[in-house]
Amino acid sequence: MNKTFKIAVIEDDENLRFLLTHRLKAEGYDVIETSDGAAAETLINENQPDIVLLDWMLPGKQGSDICNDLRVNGFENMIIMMTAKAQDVDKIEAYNLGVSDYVTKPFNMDVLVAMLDNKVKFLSNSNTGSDIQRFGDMEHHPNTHSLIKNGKKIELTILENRILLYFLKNVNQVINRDDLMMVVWGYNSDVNTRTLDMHIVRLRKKIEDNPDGPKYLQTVRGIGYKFVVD
Amino acid sequence: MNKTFKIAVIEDDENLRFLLTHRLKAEGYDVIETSDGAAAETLINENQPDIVLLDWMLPGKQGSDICNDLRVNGFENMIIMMTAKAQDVDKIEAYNLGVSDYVTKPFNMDVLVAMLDNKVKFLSNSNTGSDIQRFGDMEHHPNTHSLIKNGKKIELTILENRILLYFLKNVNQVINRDDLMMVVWGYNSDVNTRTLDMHIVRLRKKIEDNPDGPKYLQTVRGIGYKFVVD
DNA sequence: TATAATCTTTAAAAACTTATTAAAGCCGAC
DNA sequence: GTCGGCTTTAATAAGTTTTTAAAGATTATA
Repeated sequence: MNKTFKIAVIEDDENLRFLLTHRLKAEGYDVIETSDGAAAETLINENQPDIVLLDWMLPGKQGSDICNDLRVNGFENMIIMMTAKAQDVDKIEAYNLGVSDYVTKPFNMDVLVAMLDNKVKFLSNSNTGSDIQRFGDMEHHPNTHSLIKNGKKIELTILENRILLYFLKNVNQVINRDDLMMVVWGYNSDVNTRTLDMHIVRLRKKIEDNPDGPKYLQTVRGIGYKFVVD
Repeated sequence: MNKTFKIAVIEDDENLRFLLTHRLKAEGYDVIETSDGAAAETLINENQPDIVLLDWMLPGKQGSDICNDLRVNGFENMIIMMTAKAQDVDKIEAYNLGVSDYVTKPFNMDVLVAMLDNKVKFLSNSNTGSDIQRFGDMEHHPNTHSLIKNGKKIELTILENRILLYFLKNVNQVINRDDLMMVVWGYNSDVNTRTLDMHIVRLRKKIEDNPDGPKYLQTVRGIGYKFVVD
């Protein structure tokens, strides 16, 4: 999998925001959201999303103001305006404010997704964004399926990589066996529960100094596992 | 002084092409144009415009074909599709073909100009000079389809050249098999996946000292390949 | 402490992915 | 048309990963 892109959804219509958020998450985007125009700027400045989906008519603060403020504050990523009023003069104003694109409501969700996927493709060349995760004395490089331990590179298989990624996303939390299997094999798989153990064993051999007394990948009997860091 | 941007207008409607050309010239763009779908590709490849305004329904060659061909041949600048039929499914297809944006006819010229001015603003930073790429002890000259290794010239076939170019653009990143095939053969090609292996093998024979233990062109099992430099 | 439930480990089979070879197809230059 | 180089495919080999089964270990608790 490629880098995960972050999208901010700024939309006050609960229904639409829900739809957008869920669909985009399902498409593999990292989504942050707010209905509040005033809160939007903080959210965006703090999270630096790759794309902002911005409703143009918000209660409180106007989309145009938000857009302008963001640009003034040096925000350079993509801002896509969502608007119902598609008068030409508005579009020109929006472009002048630094909007990268607009979509007119109501829009087809499939088209929006195709558009975002497309924009992101052009983005991904210029991105250096590493999502290297560090834990203990190790570095996990999910893109290359590898682990650096004491300066030594250890290759991970696809499943090991996927499992470790999930653990690292949910560090210090007890992870339910079923949830984990769900993440690794998806909805209706009929893989044996023992198979998971197998992968855990192999992962432990790769990451633990003493696989018999795991320091990181601990089992929580009756529930699942817990990835302990610090 | 700012750079002058070059726009190619590919449109068979004499009237509209005239309007576009004159207005864009008046706005300070460098405009090249043709009404002929078949001639469009040559025009674009030779002039490398920053933006292509492409009518989607041309006599002779379809806009979709032109777009696909351009992308496959490594054209990376902006392609804006102009279309009267704005069915959702078409938009999705267009995005998949690598269109950067679309405008629906009839469009307001002021809006188009505002849009182009805006796009150009985001463009102005990036531009490369020579396209000779060096890696390891080699030089890749994509224009002449050749490789200099230890002072010796090695000829590359068109596909080898295209593949290597893509690898060198995405050095040290894991490249998905499908993405690579997409780049090499375009959107809906039905080339066998083994065919790619074949080309990889031959490319390795040309660039690697020891093709069996590749130093540069490494495979990432389950995903694709990675071109490793340094 | 015995028993049941759960987890770990091992080894081997099954499934899958990539590499290689050889042959056929395609296309342009002559 | 024929030749030669490039591309594609098919078949097969080689190498890895994933899964399963079965046995062993551990833990909880009756």
